[in-house]
Amino acid sequence: MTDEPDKSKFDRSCCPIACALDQLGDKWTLLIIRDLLLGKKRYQEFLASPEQIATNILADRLKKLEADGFVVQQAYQQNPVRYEYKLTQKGEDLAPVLQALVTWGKSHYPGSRVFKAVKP
Amino acid sequence: MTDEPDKSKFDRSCCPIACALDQLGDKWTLLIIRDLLLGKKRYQEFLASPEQIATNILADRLKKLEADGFVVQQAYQQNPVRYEYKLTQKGEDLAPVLQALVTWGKSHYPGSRVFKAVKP
DNA sequence: GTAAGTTACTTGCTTAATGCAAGTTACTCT
DNA sequence: AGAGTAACTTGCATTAAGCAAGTAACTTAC
Repeated sequence: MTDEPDKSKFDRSCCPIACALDQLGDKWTLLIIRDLLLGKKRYQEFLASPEQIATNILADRLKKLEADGFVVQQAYQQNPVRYEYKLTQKGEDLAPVLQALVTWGKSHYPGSRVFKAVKP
Repeated sequence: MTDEPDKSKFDRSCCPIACALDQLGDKWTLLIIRDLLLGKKRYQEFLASPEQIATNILADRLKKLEADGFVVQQAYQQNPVRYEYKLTQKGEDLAPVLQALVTWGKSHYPGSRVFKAVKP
């Protein structure tokens, strides 16, 4: 019952790459962050992305992204409460990582191309 | 029986991030590439990394990395044949992605730090 | 020259994550 | 009133990850 922070320091090692992959290392999380960086905010917008994420996985990832401090929820209506998701600074700071991935991906997967940002 | 390339175009979408994550989107693959960029070449060197990858997963990932063109094997002895692994250009081109992840990780996981490159 | 060690794996089994389809709640719009 | 929409949840099958142990073919130490 001490007041130690619940995070158990480093999951696998103190390497910043390992720390990052503990939270981002799967097939979906970075795609959701991509969508958020492109301006998407709502559940249906994420579902509409061409990669066809399953609804249970999307719900699970949004929960984890919030728990890990990448996004915050903001209610945009009551009864029932509905939330929009927006990136925190931690999440937005991933933009250079995604940008590097795009640069790499475009040169190694000819024909691939990025999507347009959604209108606000 | 046409001579179409065996790769089925794009796994999930034509987004370069999605293409990248189809091959790199897990907890281990980028850590092995990190090790290779740091100069590691052999099975035991990868196993010695502090994240403690399981032997079956390491063997599986090395196979996939070769199949996907990130690394090539080079025999360094016969009887039995033993291989070293080295990055292809495709693999080395991931350095900026890893660098961006390191920059992000160091600022968001205080106390994390990169390992030294191994001596050749 | 035998026994212990090293290297690069493979195999078997358990647990966790992913994927698919359908169901639910609380509205709004026609 | 009935259909539609948004944001999920639940159940179940498939796939991947994790753990421990085993194997083949040497090499080195005694």
